[in-house]
Amino acid sequence: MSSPRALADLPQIERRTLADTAYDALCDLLASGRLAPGDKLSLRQTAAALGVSVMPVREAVSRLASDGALEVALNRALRVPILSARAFRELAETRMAVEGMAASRAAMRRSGEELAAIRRAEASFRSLAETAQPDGARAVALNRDLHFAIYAACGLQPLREIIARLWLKAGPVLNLDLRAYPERLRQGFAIRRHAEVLGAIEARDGPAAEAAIAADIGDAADFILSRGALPATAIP
Amino acid sequence: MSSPRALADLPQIERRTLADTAYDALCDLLASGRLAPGDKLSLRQTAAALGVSVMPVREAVSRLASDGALEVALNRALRVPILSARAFRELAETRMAVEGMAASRAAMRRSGEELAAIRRAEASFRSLAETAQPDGARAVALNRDLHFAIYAACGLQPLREIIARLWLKAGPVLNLDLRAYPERLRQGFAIRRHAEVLGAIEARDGPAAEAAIAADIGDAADFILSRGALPATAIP
DNA sequence: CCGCCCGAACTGTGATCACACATCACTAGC
DNA sequence: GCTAGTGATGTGTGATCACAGTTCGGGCGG
Repeated sequence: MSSPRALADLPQIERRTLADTAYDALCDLLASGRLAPGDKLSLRQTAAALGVSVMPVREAVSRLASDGALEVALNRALRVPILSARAFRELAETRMAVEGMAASRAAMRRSGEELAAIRRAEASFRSLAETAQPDGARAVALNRDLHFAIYAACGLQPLREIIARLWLKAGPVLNLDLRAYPERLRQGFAIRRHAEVLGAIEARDGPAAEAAIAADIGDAADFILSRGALPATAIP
Repeated sequence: MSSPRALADLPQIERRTLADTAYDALCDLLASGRLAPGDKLSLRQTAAALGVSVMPVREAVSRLASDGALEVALNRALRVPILSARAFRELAETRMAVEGMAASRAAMRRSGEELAAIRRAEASFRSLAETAQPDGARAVALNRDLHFAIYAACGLQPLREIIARLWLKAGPVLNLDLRAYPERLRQGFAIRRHAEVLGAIEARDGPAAEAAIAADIGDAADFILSRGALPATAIP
């Protein structure tokens, strides 16, 4: 059973279903804040936009609905959930707990390469945030890159998946805001927290990393909540 | 625009799609351990078993696959994932961290009714586990009831959803074991941990509750791992 | 001029069909 | 006797159609 050596060099053909691609596309829209809370979607419209039939979109949407990143109202309308202030607070608290734990583990067990990747991500975000007119979309993406560079070092893949799901739920309300008002970055809250996290990870100080990440999340959540744009009660 | 008062007393008609029902049915099979790791499913067969078309089953399966509770192999075969020892360990560690945190919060903020519910669930499990020939299926169900009675008191709904997903992934390997060898209960490990948790929650001692839940999870995981039935590397 | 009603357009849901692919049993060939 | 090719069967995936329910706007009646 010998085969030509050239066969071993062939790259594996990537096998992705259209539903997977549609899921990724919608995830990207949600995570980047290009879909705002309350935005309505239509299976047929998004299918047309993606150039496929409704079937793959149905599957993608049903997954996202299962994640709580989309919701199908009783009206059979499909929309990005409008979190109540209470739900948003619970989500933020959960993120502080879960992501804080991931950061703590990352600080204690990060490798040299992982630390280097975190350093690069932090520097990229900082250099952008310090410009006079930060680009909101890029800020969102770089902030995401930094956080996930940290969580990548936590050593627990299930934990990373959980965090990714939490970001899908929080993404629209958080990132829509950051996208719309990138000048808030100039206040320097995020930069300070990120520096604290980086320092803690360099020093392998788990509790400090946990506190800094929790503070980063808490700062942003408090800002959103203080603006009072979130409804007190859930919209039916 | 007045309406007879009797209308207000009508219970809302529950609007569930067939896909939701199919999802719940499959969840139940997974959580109770009636589906074992490696078991293969077929859309058409399960659809026939549920008396519906393949469409609702497709949606349910795609959600479960997104949760990692099922997987579609490259062969286009649908099966319950066979966790590698490493993946199982990471899952158990994640559960210890997440569920421990939930138990800690539950201990500190539980209400009187929540404590009563936890007491009842603990008593039910204990009385079953102390019988000479414990019923495996009932043990699985009561253990689940107890854990979720605790997590219900944590005050964070997103956290409860996360835990439910983790149980879907761990359910088949854990509960298949408990179902098959219920006499292990007689060793009393679970009973002891549960008593510790209950005591900690009564005393509003968060750290103790966290430690007891983590130990409960760790005990079971160590037992499974020590048996060595899990493959060292993932099956493709 | 305001309120109500009805119909057209659109929504998600479910069923059914078509297709490419994987698997297995089997046979022909070396 | 063993391997490689070949067909039948069953798989998930995707497209298309049918339908109940909703939404929204135009027009009738007040």
